[in-house]
Amino acid sequence: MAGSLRDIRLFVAAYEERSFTAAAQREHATQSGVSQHIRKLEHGLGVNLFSRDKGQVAPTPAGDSYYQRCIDVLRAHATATNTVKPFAGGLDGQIVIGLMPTMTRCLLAPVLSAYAGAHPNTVVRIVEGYSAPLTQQVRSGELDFAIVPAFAGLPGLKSRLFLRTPEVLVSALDADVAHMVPVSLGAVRSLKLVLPSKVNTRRQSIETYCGSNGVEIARVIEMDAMMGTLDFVARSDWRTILPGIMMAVDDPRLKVNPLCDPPLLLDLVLIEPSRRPMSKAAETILAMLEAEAVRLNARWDAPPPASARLTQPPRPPSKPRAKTGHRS
Amino acid sequence: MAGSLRDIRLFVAAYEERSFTAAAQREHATQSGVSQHIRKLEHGLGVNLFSRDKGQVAPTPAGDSYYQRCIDVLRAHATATNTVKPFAGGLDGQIVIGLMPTMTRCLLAPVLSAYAGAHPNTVVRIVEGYSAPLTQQVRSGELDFAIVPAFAGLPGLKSRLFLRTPEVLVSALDADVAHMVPVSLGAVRSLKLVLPSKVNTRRQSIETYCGSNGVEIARVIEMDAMMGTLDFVARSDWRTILPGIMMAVDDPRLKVNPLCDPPLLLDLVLIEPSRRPMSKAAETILAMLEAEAVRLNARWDAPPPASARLTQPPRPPSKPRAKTGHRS
DNA sequence: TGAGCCGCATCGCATTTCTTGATGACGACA
DNA sequence: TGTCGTCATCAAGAAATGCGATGCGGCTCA
Repeated sequence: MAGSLRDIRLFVAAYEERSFTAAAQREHATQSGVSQHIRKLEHGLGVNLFSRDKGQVAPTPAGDSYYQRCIDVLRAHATATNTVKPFAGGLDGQIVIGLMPTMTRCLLAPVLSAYAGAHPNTVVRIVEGYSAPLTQQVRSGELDFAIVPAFAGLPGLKSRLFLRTPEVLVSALDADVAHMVPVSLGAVRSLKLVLPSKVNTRRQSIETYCGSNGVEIARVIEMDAMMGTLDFVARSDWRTILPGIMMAVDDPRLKVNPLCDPPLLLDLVLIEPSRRPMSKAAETILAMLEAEAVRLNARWDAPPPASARLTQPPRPPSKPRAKTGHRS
Repeated sequence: MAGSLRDIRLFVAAYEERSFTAAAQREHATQSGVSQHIRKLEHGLGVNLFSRDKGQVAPTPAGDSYYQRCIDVLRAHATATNTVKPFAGGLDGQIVIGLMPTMTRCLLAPVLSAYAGAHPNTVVRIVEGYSAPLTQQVRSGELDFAIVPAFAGLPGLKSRLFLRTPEVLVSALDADVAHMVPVSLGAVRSLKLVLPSKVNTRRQSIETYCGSNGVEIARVIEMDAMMGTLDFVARSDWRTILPGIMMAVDDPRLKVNPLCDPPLLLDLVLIEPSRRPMSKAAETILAMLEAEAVRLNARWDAPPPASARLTQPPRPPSKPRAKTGHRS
């Protein structure tokens, strides 16, 4: 096929300058080179592009037509080159992360947009799921890493503590507790709880906690749907117990109360395949996830200051308000 | 600047095949070559186009974007290449031809369209003018050749007979002569003639002819405008004398009669600069001009056959007719 | 788990292509 | 007529391209 980009550039220069010599200067080449390139082009196309009469080069009709199209080629090429510029400078590759719904509610969005902005050349894929399938997928290498509740280590997995977050009681707005004030579960009468099913690691901890601390559960509904659980709690007098990191951002429909006497803590661990080191990109987004998690989780570190209630009393009387920032 | 066309082709192949090896086969290259080209491309752009994890190549977001634009580049290039295909095979260059209005009326159009069709890569320029300036321009090399009335040769000009054509009397439709029938000028009473000015070579011949053959010219108007002359003759009882080759195609507004007793002949000569040979393209179009001239001029070779009047009696009564083909 | 396979990266070398400077032909200008 | 400017051509060196061989990592199958 006729015509490298260099040929075309030199031809365009010669066409515009109406002179091989001038074209050579413009393109930092020699007159000889221009002449040869154009001859090659003409030979390849089977058409003369210039008529070289009288010591002047004048484009032939073919040259005129070809020039128009060559402009298109060069513009397309420049466009192509520019297109990738925004991707330069950052990390690249493909990251597949497994997260539980717990993590995706508050943590994911800010981290994802920050990472995608800084490293646009990375393909980030989030797989939402519960601990068992996520663990399996990390083992098989489908996931670069996942964050799951702590569990006894498995062969092929490398794990470490990612975050320790308190479990919190979540109720509808009309519950008779103040938002963010620590509560003792044992003090709640006729406790109706929406809990994850028994396959969920946390269900075990919660039941153990209740048993050890004399908490009496009046009724239980099993639900493994996070969005559904929140919605149901918001519209009923049922409550649920969720990891604090998940409720780090207030939901205007819900009240949240850390458990006390004693607190119930959830350990989330990072798991990755032990056979290979994490990619730079995965390490980077993990660090960002961790930093954001710590930042959000700080809400639960201290007993709620007096300002907590003031900052975000979800609808103190009962009139609806415009939604404002819910950060602590 | 990053990216030769070969780079881009190999990248596109690799992108589409999702495999360097397959791309290499498709582009008749080796896997090694593909790998190197793409590395060069990535280095030049400063961006990774593929992530090479797990023995598979997967395009990065930058690769996706770049691919879209590369398609444009390749299509533009193919378009450019195709654009010049119709120009291939014929002659090229630039031809500048000087012709008198005499020649441009009937002769030029068919030759020009035939030549332009067969040799689209030639720039043909027609300069219309009278013999003196044309001759001058041939001498200076502005014109490749010109066709002018015969004259005494000039230094720097090479000339030869191009065509011998009879002069013909041209009258309006209501003149009392039959179209195409030879007439003797001496037999025309009160002859009112539109003639070219004295700078025109033909004026001399016509006056000599009239003097030698006892033709009495009642009145003369000088006009060097061919189109104007024809229009004026068509709308008046004035007549004119024109070269037969010019009237080889009938004008429905006019009657034409070759001069007889004796005929008046006009010799047209081809002139070209003597210092350099004519270009191939000029020779070609000249040959076509000559062939067409001979063909058209054949109308005057024989006395008008009986069919002549039948073939084209310009408006026998006086009702206007739809314009039809006027060839003899 | 280990052998074999497949895919990409890298290396050194052969080849092609590109580039250059010198030279020649042609026309323009004075 | 000689000088200048332009393009074409040539030969030689420089640069790139392309290729086969080899290495590395992951996958698959026994």
